[in-house]
Amino acid sequence: MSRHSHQSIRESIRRRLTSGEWLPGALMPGETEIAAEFGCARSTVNRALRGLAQEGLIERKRRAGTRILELPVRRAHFDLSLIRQEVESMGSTYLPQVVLREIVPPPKRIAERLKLEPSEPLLHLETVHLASSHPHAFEDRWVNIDAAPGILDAPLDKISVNEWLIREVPYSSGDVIFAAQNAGPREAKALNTLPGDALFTIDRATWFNDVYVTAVKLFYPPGHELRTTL
Amino acid sequence: MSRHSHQSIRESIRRRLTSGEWLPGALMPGETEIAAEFGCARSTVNRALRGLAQEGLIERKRRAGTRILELPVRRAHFDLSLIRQEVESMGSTYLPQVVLREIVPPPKRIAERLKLEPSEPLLHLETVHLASSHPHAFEDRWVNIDAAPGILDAPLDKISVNEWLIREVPYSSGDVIFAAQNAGPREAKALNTLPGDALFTIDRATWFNDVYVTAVKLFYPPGHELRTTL
DNA sequence: CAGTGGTCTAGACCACGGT
DNA sequence: CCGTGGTCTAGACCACTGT
Repeated sequence: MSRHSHQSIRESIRRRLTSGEWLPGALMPGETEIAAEFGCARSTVNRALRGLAQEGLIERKRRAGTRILELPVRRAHFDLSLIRQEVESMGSTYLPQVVLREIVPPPKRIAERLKLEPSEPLLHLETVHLASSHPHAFEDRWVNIDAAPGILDAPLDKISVNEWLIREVPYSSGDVIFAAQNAGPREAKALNTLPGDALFTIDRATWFNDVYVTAVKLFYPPGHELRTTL
Repeated sequence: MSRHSHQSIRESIRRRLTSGEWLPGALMPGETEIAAEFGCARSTVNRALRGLAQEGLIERKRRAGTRILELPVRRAHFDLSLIRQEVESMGSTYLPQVVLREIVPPPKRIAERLKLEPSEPLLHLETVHLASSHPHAFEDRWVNIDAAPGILDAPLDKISVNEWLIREVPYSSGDVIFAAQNAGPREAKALNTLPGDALFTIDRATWFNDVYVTAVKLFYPPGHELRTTL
């Protein structure tokens, strides 16, 4: 009767959902009622239900009550780790290899993505990320020098641009686009694969306080997988 | 001095992190101390900090205190919606078109993924998801009939297999793999594109109470993007 | 306008895990 | 051991929104 944790209540309620005791689309009892049933404080029930709502199983509205969702939302999530960590967690040795470094005005596509003037020169870097000497990913990056001044002096042969940026300009925001793309001659050469091969790509723009810092596109060789659990 | 919400406190602390007032790797003051500073209850601070921990900015341990993470973890998340919803949200008309339906023993690859005996026959479905008559995705699906008996009688020309399964076998677990793959002749024909084109793929296995229900691979035509925000 | 969830509080006990 | 976060409680007020 007594020791009821918000977790145990959450699981209890989840069971009622999965077992069909409470049906999709229906309204659940109010927090007060559930609290009385479990013999605990309302705030404990509140926390349990907040969790289930965040999971996408139920929907809560003031006055309207808590409703079981018709179609539970499946929310996939995963950590975007550093490529260095990605490589090292496979037990390989990481080495970023800068194959191009120039300061030039960006192509229109990049300028638009970073919402910058096309005329402003940016730092352009192409990097091959090696895992024990094998190409693990190819990176095409543009950096807004004004937003990260120290970048020009960074030891980019030892630490990747990304890691440097994260350390120096942490807590930025960003958007991410996953897609597939046929390898062009440039990517194929960098990844030691063939033009036309299907590459997995991650395209990312990052800003900090409304100032765009960097745009980066990562190309992964055929066979690369991004895994997660629901 | 008074009205302090857990959200406002969360933002205040986030600002201290981004502004460098509290440095990566350092230990933050305890909850009691922060509560005193803001003049609010400890539980309010607790909730704020719990949120920041979930975001991946800080790390909390009993006795050890709350530490600012060296490398903030960027966590991407997005909802895996139904293809029907995906299509309809673009303003197109959705139509699932079943192009193959058979009950056969699965290839080894599928049997392994579903942890089933290769000899057991499964329902195999190939579906082209049309968005206003244009192919939006191609789906290759295997269903464990034992785990979803009613599937054989479902009106799959009107409702997609996925939607049927979600309605009948809700709240299952699953894993997801994103990747890229060159189109084979079969996918190319279904998607009205060319063999060799880079396709974005989502490979998913789903189970319910340790029983594998379905394995599905979705192929998206060139240009398809999966977007999210950090 | 009334009922539901959202939130805050002050206080208490506990579990973990560094020292 | 003992300080820190983790959690629960009982009660209160509030904000939103369906009727």
